Amino acid sequence: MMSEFDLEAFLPYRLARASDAISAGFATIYRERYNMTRPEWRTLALLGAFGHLTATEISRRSAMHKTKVSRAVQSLEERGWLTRSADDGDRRVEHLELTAGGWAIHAELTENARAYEGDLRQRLGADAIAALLSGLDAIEADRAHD
Amino acid sequence: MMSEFDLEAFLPYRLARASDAISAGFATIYRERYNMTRPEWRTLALLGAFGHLTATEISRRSAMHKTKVSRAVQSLEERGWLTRSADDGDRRVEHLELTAGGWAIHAELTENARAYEGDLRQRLGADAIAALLSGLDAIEADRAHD
DNA sequence: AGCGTTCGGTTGCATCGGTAACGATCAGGT
DNA sequence: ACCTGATCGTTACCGATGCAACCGAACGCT
Repeated sequence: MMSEFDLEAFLPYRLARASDAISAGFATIYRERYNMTRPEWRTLALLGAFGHLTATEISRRSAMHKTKVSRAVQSLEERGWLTRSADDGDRRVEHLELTAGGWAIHAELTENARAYEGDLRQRLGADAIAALLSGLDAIEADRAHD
Repeated sequence: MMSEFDLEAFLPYRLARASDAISAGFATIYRERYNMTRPEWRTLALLGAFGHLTATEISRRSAMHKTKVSRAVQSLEERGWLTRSADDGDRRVEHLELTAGGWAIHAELTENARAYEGDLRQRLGADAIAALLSGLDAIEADRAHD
């Protein structure tokens, strides 16, 4: 006997496969060209966008587990791409900032990211992108007020 | 200096976060109630949908790496939820099928999956779901003819 | 001040997952 | 039949990751 349940239509499954497919192309860039992992790329990008953040802020904004952030920060620091500085008043907190070298990598990667997204828009079509974005908006809105 | 690149708007990033959020709820079910991993759930679901498949077919259909499939099959077999049978003519191939026990778990999980998806539709709204699905269609279509 | 709790961040441990190599089998050409 | 290359599936190795425990610091309460 066979079930009528169709995995191919199950939303979590479709989203996961789509996400993997869309992420794979750009992951190749930061992995092969800069030997970076996804947590490292995200950390770099967030620091680039906000100028300076703490590890906790990166964790909250990116939904990455704090150990992931901790290890990504450590790795980026070892390559000389970010620096830590102490907080006045709360010695538990570390403020993270990109170094000049970090900014250089960031500039190259964001340039690639823009190109990658432009290519996606080209291949999927503006309508499909718009539909996708409105769906993602709904998910994020739901996530926010639960 | 700060960059104008906004990670929060980068499609691969948004998709990955949305996928994680949507998957997390259902993952809790198969993980906590049945101690299953995602590859195991996917394998079970595919076998439920198609009746019998080989490991290679599961790998191709699900985009899971063949080692993931191999380990998931092994685990499901150890629990008595699937059986392997030899192929007539090609002794490399193994045909996989659910056992009665496997079908029972499958029935419970697909029931939960349907409920989960209904709940999602409720919370996100039919319009958002439709938009999301059309975006996913475009990604899969692009994936297909590349 | 003293005590328990919470918080920022790190680390040990066990598990998961991908790469590459492998054994066995099959297919094609000679 | 033989040899080469491709295919199915498994495994060894190693990097990535989550959980829980941990340290030091800050906070709240008395």
